[in-house]
Amino acid sequence: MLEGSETYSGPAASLLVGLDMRHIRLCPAIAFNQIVGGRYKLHILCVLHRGPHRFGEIGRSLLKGGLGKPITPRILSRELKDLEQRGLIERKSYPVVPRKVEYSLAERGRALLPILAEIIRWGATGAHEEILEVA
Amino acid sequence: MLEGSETYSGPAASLLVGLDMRHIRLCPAIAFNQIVGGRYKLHILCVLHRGPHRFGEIGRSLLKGGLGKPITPRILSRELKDLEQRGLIERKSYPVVPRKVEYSLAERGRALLPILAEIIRWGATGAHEEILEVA
DNA sequence: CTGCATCCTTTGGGATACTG
DNA sequence: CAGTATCCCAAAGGATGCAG
Repeated sequence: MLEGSETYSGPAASLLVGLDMRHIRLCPAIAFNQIVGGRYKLHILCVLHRGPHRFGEIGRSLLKGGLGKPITPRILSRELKDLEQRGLIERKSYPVVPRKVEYSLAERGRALLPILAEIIRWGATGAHEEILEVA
Repeated sequence: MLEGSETYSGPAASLLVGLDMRHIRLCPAIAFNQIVGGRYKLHILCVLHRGPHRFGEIGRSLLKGGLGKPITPRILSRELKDLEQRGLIERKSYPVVPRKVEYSLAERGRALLPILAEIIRWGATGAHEEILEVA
């Protein structure tokens, strides 16, 4: 947040010339991290972009392309709840037994897909794996 | 990482059809978070994309569009070192007094600019500020 | 000016067990 | 199946002070 009520003309402003960002006060890059930061959220959106998934399915899907360890139910539950509260995904519960709950991308979540696509394109060269090797 | 030596055909695969990702083992979205995750790294790249900046300048620039609090030297130093080790930025030290050190985007860092641009475009609608209000 | 050292607080994430 | 409850650990980040 800025002191006073200036609008955002900061670091990101010149990246896309001709874009009207006079009403923006917060750097989108920071917001992006706050919204989909952490180990799983972005990956979850990745999974859901292919269609609705159930709780357990998401958990198993996170294993593929992930870092080896399965997400625990507690964390997955927390992440999903957070994404839902922010309106990025939708939760639909079916009154059957055994229980069935489906998660899917909401409009706000779909708005992130172009970013995701750009990340994937970046990863297609293998750049991300080289960079991580440094650690 | 996957068990065995399968290649990555996971969640992200369908986002960009026609892209050869058979050699990729790790979901780029996860790597992206590991590389530029945290409160500052993405914002730092934002700043540097406009040209070389000095240590102190970066610190001050992070204030604009940031979340109010200034970054402490210790953290800034750590972030810069990490970005440099991974080859995303370059450090150039001038032997003058008082000291002068300039940081700039390296090739690997510039490869991230399309992603950044997409994030900014997403932010231009104000979506990120609405979503963050939920908190 | 550009950092490093020390110490401390907060947050994120994992283990395990249990419930409707 | 879809979560919750408890407890715990590790990592991220902040405050303050000092140094080349």
